[in-house]
Amino acid sequence: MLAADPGASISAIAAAAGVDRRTVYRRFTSREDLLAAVYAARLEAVEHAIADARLREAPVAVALHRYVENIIEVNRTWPVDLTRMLADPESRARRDVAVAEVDAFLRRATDEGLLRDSLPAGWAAALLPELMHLAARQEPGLAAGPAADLVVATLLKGIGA
Amino acid sequence: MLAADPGASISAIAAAAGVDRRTVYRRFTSREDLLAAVYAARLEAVEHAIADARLREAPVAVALHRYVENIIEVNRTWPVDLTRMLADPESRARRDVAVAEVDAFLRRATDEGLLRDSLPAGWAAALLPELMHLAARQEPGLAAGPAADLVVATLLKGIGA
DNA sequence: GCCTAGTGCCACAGTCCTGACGCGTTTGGC
DNA sequence: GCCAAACGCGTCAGGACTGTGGCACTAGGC
Repeated sequence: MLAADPGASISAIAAAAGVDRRTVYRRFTSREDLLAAVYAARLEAVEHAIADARLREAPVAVALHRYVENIIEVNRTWPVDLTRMLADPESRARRDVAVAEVDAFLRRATDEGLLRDSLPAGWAAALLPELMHLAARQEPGLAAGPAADLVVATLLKGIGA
Repeated sequence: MLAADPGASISAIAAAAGVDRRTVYRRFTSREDLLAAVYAARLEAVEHAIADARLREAPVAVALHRYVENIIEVNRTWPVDLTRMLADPESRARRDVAVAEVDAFLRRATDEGLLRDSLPAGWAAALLPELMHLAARQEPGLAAGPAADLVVATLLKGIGA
């Protein structure tokens, strides 16, 4: 019962879920409530993905692959965009923490020589999520492991011959 | 007077353009008419970008850089997503021609050794537009030339050290 | 079978958006 | 200054969506 499109009507969401619109309103008091629940679920999944990847402790390449694999799974389960969630301050704070954690990891990856240090500010941090979303969307049949292989290879080595 | 968001209200679009809503309706008979005009302008710009890049004739690396540079400019001028345009059959046909032209170019780039031939089907064709959109969005102050440098480098060599 | 929880369906009021009308005002060319 | 084109503003009717009330029906446990 997912709404990848925040602009979709409650009717459309209900129909997609095979339930009546009234049923949706029994579960969620408003559209805002529904979206908040979806975003909260995604945020929680992202937090688990980050913790599981041990971004601060595991070897950089290992942590990167595990994180990418985890997030591809999250993207497939919760195909919504967290940057569009600007609801309550608590959720925003949690999202900011997650973002900062990934930023710190990318800095670590740069410091330890995995990523180039000549990139424009924020390029890596913007590129990685795009690649993970692309893999989730473009390769729906590919398991998360091989999909992560593809993303990591594309990220680190590009697709040039 | 652009609407990056197809769901934006005509009021919002008019306000962003600094005109009255009634003025928008004097220029476009309907929301559909307005969107069609925006998409048509983008499509035409994309077609020019492709023609200017000489995807079939110029050396592959030259054509690629020129194409990327051109499309980044287009993305900045017309930040709309052509895949969401499903209007009249004629526009769809033109869009399909443009897509096919870029696909053929990517195959040429692979055949001539610029791109790896071990990629999943469609990965390069999906990745390149994402990178160009990302550069247009993430690096608004970077000129199209250097932005194209960044995209081409990221595409071919990744961001690994 | 009884009972409770959950469901689907219908309808309503309110809000926002769309497309359009009408009119006074503004702008620019001659 | 005159005139036509364009503008802004207020308003209207209709449609889509939201949130909600009410009721009959369904499903599952006992």
